[in-house]
Amino acid sequence: MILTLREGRLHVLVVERGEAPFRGMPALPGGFLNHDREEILDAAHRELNEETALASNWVHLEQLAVYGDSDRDPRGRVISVAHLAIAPGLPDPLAGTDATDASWVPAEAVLSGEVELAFDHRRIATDGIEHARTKLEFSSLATAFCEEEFTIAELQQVYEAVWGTKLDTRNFYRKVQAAKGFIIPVGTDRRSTGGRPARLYRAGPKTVLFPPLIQPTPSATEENPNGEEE
Amino acid sequence: MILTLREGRLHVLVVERGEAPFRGMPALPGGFLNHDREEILDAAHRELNEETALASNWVHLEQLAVYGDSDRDPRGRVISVAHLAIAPGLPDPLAGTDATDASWVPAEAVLSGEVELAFDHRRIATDGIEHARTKLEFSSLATAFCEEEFTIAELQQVYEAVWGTKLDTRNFYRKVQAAKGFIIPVGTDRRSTGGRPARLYRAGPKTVLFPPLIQPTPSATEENPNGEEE
DNA sequence: CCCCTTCTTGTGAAGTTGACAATAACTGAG
DNA sequence: CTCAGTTATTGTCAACTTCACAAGAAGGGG
Repeated sequence: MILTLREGRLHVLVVERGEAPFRGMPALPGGFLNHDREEILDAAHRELNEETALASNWVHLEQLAVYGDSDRDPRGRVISVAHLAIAPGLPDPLAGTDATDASWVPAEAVLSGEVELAFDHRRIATDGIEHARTKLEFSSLATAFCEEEFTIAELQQVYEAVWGTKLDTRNFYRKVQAAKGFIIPVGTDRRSTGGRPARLYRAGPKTVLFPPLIQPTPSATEENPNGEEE
Repeated sequence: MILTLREGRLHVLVVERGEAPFRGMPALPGGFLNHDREEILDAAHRELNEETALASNWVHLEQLAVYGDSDRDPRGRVISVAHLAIAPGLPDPLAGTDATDASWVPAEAVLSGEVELAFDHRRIATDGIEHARTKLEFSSLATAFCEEEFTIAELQQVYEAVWGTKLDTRNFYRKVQAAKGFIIPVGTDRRSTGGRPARLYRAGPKTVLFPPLIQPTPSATEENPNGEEE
């Protein structure tokens, strides 16, 4: 599953299936091992490249889980190793790719079921998005959604888009800078669209965030309605 | 990989290989799908039962990751779906099991390389133990190491054994009880070995812990040696 | 020069964590 | 019954962290 940020919202790449089963229905991009010697991670990189023509050394790519239910593909037993790829915002046309019938759909549309996916791909997408949401808290994964150089405001937009929440700007600045090794200042500024120039940062060496950036709990106010205690 | 607690320490179940390759060397228990229709999770349960004769509805069992490097098995391409099983302390002899050549080895011995495992099983074991350590922080996984009814002191021993640290008893009591839905009191006590009876608890409905129980950082004191600041 | 836009920063109150030791409840021996 | 031994359980204060909250800084354009 390939995730990116477009217009401040989380999007998933889907391809329209050209063959049965589920012909014409959107599905997560994927494919089979080319030969017996192909490494699984290499195959994931290859598929990623075929779908997005992305310089694959730039994108984050990790293994998610295995989906192997015997009835998940009507053609027979297919065991899929789901991977999660994350890339900075990509252009809409996806020009020059094999799959011209590929498109970005908002993550919300997949989660809500508004867009139906082939096979058990909705389940996979749900798991993957949940994985990304959780991992934003404890890892530097958010930088994978950004270009090489980014501003703190952009990084905040990543968190807000993936979590679907609004964050306090001042506290966000303090926290990301407190997590040493998360982001490191480049030194130069970026001329913005008519405002104060923003400092640029690059992803730091640390992949685990400490202290973590905890997702605000929507149930914080309704947590203890009438103060029940032992 | 099957983990348990024995004598207050984390142990891994290994079986001595009866055939080449790696004949006579310890390996993680495992096997192949029986037939084309067998579900992966069912197969994991089956293997677990064959090795430990455990009532498999009692043990925690979850998927870990896929290991599919083309050269990880000299016989040819083998793709393994690693699973993590966790059970309360089991008797030593492992009587009545298929694998009479099975034994518990301390996790430390595997991590340090003191005990060498066949294939890439040391890598798998390392990943699995690390997974368990992390998951103790944010989930109720620790209760899987305990019997149905357990005391807070026993639960603390789980954390200390898996993390390899000592924890403050009073703070531990406060934290586990603050995480609503983690453990729920049974009401009865257990007559202990000559001390004050301990209250018994069962695992609560919540699987995610909030607030989490953070692993103490050994580097807390040496974090900022000479206070370097911007 | 002024207004607009965007980025950046500080403070005080409230809550949380971590270090620390005394007491409660039972068992078994005398 | 009493006492010693053993294990389980609980409270407090200081240090730290988090949250809520608004004003100023730096550039662009008219």
